[in-house]
Amino acid sequence: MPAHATPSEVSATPRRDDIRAAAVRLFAERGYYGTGMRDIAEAVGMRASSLYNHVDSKQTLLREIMVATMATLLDEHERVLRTTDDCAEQLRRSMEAHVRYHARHPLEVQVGNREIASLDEPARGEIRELRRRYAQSWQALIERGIAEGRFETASAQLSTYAILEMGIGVSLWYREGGPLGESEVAYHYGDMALRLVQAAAPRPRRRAAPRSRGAAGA
Amino acid sequence: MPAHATPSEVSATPRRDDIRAAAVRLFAERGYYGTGMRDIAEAVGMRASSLYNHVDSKQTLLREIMVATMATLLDEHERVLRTTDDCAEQLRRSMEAHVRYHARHPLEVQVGNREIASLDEPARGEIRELRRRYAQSWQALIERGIAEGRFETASAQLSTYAILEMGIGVSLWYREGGPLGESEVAYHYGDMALRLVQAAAPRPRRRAAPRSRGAAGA
DNA sequence: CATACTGACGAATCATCATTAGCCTGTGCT
DNA sequence: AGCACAGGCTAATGATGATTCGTCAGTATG
Repeated sequence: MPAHATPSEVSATPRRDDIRAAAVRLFAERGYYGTGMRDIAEAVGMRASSLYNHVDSKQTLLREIMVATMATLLDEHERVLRTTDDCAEQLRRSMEAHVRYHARHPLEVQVGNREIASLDEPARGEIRELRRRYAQSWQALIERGIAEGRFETASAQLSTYAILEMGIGVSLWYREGGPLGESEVAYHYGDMALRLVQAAAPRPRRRAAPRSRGAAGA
Repeated sequence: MPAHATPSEVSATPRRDDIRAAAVRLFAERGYYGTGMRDIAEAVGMRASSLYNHVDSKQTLLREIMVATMATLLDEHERVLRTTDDCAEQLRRSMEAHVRYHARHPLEVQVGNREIASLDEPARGEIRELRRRYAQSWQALIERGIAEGRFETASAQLSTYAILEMGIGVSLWYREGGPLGESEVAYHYGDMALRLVQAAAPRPRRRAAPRSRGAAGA
């Protein structure tokens, strides 16, 4: 560790992690501006001024939370795409991963979705870019499915957004210990994503069958 | 008009409308806290102190914007439910109305979805209650469809949220003059909503047919 | 004309809040 | 022991922002 490292260059410490976690919780609950450094400090059992021994600034805290969220989602998505070549299965697994992340990290994603305007530039632009890349990655997948004749949708973009937004909502309502477990929710959302693009599912006995399955009620 | 009416009790005036519109735009773009009264004032061509001749406070502005949005959505939903008795058609039309509102009033709904934490109590609780009622109204519709054997879904609540959130996203990406017009978008979302609940569509020739259509790829 | 009201302005107020600076204590190292 | 450092505290700083207050000008009314 360099002698003059600033807090933001220091690896995680228990204190920093506590501060980060408290910030996530309070930002999600009260909003960025509705949360003062005094509130965060109190949550970790110290005074506001002492936070600056561990973090650069309130803005840095917010930025790091949001960048970490997007980075994880992007990584997860890339990782999932590599687990199979089948576009429908890729979509299903992508949806499941997306939903699982939202179920496990509801507060982070709520902050990430709601507090973009609270970020100063250039961080705001950076986050927007990361989000654009994430959506574009999904859209490319759906376009591949369309090109392969596996998905049927009027617009890859419309489907992309519908699917992503549908999954984002999980962070708002899912509760561990509720009627549906995380895996069930992920499963249903995977199913629903395929329905939204009217995916022809890969089935062993359907290797040479016509691909079109039609819409519900079609 | 009573001699001692406060601004919030006065009916709309051009000035008040201008202020409201400017607030919607700026709140959506910069966030509630990222928007100062000076910014709103400048947008309508006056000084911040003069705004108080027309509005009670910044909080009142925010509250009114958010209440009006929810009230309209609730009214629209109720109105649509009365246009038909068929649950699938009700769902389709509800979705179309929901999406149309989001397409036409993107900024209002963005503010409504993002700035809940910026509201002081008791307004915050009131808005949450309105949102809960809206979701509950949709869930009741889906439960009716399930009870009638017309919809098939593991959870009415899960489907409700998936559908609502999917539609909310329209406010983020839809642009008038884009590749898809508002009616097309509404149509596709109506379709997708039915697919999400695996609705047995009413078709003249399917009166006696088995209702199950199965999931995509089923 | 005189009066009352509306609404625009500038200046000021007051509260809040992120952050800095200086001090102190405990710990580890030589 | 002495020294350096980390990290906790109090007090203070400086900026920001919502709102109030007083003034003035324009307009309408009797």
